[in-house]
Amino acid sequence: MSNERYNSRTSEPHWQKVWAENRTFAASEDTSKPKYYVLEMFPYPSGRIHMGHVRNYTMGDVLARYKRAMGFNVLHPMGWDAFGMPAENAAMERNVHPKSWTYENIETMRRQLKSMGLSLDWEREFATCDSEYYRHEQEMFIDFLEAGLAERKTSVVNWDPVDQTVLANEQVIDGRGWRSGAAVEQRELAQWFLKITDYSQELLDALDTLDGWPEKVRLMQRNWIGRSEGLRFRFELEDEDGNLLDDKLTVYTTRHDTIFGATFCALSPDHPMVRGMADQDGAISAFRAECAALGTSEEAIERAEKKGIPLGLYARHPYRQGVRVPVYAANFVLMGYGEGAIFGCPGHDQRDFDFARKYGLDVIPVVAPADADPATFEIADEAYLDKDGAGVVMINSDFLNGMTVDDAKQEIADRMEAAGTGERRVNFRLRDWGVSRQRYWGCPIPVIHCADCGAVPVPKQDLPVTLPEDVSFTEPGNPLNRHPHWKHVACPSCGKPAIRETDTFDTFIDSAWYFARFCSPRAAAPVDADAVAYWMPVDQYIGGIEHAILHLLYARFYTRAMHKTGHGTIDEPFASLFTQGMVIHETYRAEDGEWVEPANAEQVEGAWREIGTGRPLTAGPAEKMSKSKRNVVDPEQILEQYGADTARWFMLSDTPPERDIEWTEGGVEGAWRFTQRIWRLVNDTTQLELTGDTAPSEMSGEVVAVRRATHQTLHTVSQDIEALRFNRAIARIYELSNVLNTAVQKAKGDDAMAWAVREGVVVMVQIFAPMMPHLAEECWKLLGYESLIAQTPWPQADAALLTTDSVTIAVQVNGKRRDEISLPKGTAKEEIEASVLQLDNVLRAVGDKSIRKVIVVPDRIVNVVAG
RNA sequence: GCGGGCGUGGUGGAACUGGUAGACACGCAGGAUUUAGGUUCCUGUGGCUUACGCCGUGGGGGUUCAAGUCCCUCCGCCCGCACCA
Repeated sequence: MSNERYNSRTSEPHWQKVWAENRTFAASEDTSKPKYYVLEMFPYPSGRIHMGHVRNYTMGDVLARYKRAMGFNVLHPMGWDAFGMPAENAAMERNVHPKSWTYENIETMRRQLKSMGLSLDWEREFATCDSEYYRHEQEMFIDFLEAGLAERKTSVVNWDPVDQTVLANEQVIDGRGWRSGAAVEQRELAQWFLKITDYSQELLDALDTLDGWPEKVRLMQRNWIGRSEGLRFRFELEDEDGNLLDDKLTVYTTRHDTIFGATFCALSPDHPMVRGMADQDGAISAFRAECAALGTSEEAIERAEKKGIPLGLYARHPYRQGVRVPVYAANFVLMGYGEGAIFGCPGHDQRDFDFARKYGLDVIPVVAPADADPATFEIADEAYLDKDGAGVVMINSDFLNGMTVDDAKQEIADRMEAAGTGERRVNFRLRDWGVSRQRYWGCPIPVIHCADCGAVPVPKQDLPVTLPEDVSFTEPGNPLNRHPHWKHVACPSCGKPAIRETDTFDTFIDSAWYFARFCSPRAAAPVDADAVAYWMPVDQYIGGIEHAILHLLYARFYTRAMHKTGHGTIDEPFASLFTQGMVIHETYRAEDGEWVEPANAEQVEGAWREIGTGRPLTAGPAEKMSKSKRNVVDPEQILEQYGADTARWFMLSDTPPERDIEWTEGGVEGAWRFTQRIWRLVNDTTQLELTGDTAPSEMSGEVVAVRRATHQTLHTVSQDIEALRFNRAIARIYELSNVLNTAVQKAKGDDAMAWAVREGVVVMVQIFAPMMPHLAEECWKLLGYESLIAQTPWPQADAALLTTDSVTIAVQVNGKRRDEISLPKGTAKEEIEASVLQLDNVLRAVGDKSIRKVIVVPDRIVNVVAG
């Protein structure tokens, strides 16, 4: 008998080697089996894996192993989202090349992931920075260009004058570059855009078909796309003296019902009309500069006062003869939405109200509660908002008076369209996707700029355009731009000297199609049609909620763009999406604000202190693991100390997968103890003497109970894994192991019990195999099997054991539980009632009251109503 | 401001269509084994009460024979978006 502990350190590498040598998880198209594509969001090779990876990949692996056992042909690949800024930062800080830094990180992280025992098809691995990958991105971009899905236009970017680089909004902190600290300028640059807005409506509509997605994510995307129905119309303009001007002012509104409440118009500081006037007028020019300096951070917007500058223009009210309203440039009007110009109705819009109060403009109420007196209804301290229009009517609005808000909108839209001064219009918040980045470590944009021919795509036979490796990061700016010869090439069209595009693609492009590439990672074309047709869409995609909008929306768009250009036939890449929670850990702080590692905190007489120094500490909440808060736990250390199975088991236990899980030492210890308990149980089981393989003919109630527990657990665990309720599955497995632990003590010399215990243990090992695959293989071998459990079909529950012959029925008197009674399943109502009314506890509770009614829910509960 | 989610023991969390609240785990307490243990095993563990029993799913109200679950209302926490006309 083996009393030795289960040793994960020798067992885990052993089985990992066996799986690799057997190519156990290599996938290939097999039309005789249903396919299942499970994918976790691939990692950025930042250096080492973190606990979030452990959680994410464990969940996906459980599903992959389960589906494989269920008879599916499973694709479960892994790769690297390998382009991006951290590599350039490392290059600048540590004088390493982004390429070697990235590939070295990949080496490390691949080794770490392999030590987790994930059932991945490593033969399909690639990194997005492999030219073999990004060459296809370049090819598809050229196809997109031809299909009109890509275009070049100018746009305003955050420019860091010291680092000479474009900054993303989140890299601008209080108007300064995060690295250089220099004041950020707004610059106009010509950039490439992918025309995601061509698909605004489609991307919105298709959300309704994505039943396997969390409602939350669908909602976030809906809001991001931001569809609104409104009216675009034109005001006639006049100057100070009332002379009609040639130019008209086009505005967009969703509240055209409030047109009689209009008391001013406002243009974005970036509106072409304002720009034109700024050239002549220093005050307007200064106002524009002031607005540009204000920044776009949320906080800045929060604090910013509504401000404007009169332009000396007036808009003629379309329906009030002789009335004109002043036109301003105003800081709260965005150029990027609608027409970049609005009419202001202070009575019914808070921003307009604030603006009107500041500049002494009229406030005319035009919508009022139905029961208010139109003559006296006034707007006092804030705008009167009533967006759904219920219970309100139009007032002070001439021909609209008495109408509902909706009817008033219809009326105005009809009149404007009839008069040719406006038209109904659907607007989206979604903007085209700017994909140019002035950076080195990304996919080169395959375009050559020629003075004569313009932007010319690189001919496909010249692809890939690879990154030059002899670059330096000692100076600011894009190394591609200052490389001695890389960008100087001949124009593919006319042959004259031309300049290669030195921008690279946004790395979101890399991740917008990698899932398709996994289907045929070595294909000469971006994708192999048959492979993609077989594997796509991804059946279950798993990743963090932080990608709810950008990555997932880009991937949805890109899949459509690939479809349009002949690189696929589907539109929606992810049939089901699961967003898992973060891994959090407790935090501790000293009085001076310094964070202290949780491992160095101890509690002495109720107070927290730092071990060693004795400094008093304050225990903070559990928060996302981060270096700055010093609460990071390194997975590699955990994997070494406890083994992969323990780490995996812990990650799946106790907390529902969509919620944040708190890392606790105690929890890991508990998981580790369980692996040892299992090992002992399986060892004890192998010591039992079995008379045969077939079920014994005679079985006591106790034995049947063990078998019931086995088959019921099998049944519910299958359902729980299917629904990704791993924490529940694990609770059931604990229950079964407790039953079997008790039963194995009684099984010596009891043939039937021994048989039932062995059956239970075999099933138990099979159902925890997706979670703790190494331990499962080891147990499987110990139980005498020669095959791999990873290739063993999922067991089938015996339906006869899922139902019971007798049931325990709770007995209530007036809704309070007084007793319970065990009866054969399916006992008739009358019979149940008769039995219940004889129970002492019932009689006592009823006392001298009379029984009014007896509610009987067969096989469940009885409620005696007395009073 | 707009949109969404969540409040259950000391802790993480169970509870299918309303039907025995607290499964399972952590922690804690007591006991046993061991040369020692941070090992293993057993027992107990929502609160109040000597007991019978009563009270308990954020607070209040309602529907129902029966409410963690459904409805109304209030409070608290979390997340997303945000000058989008």
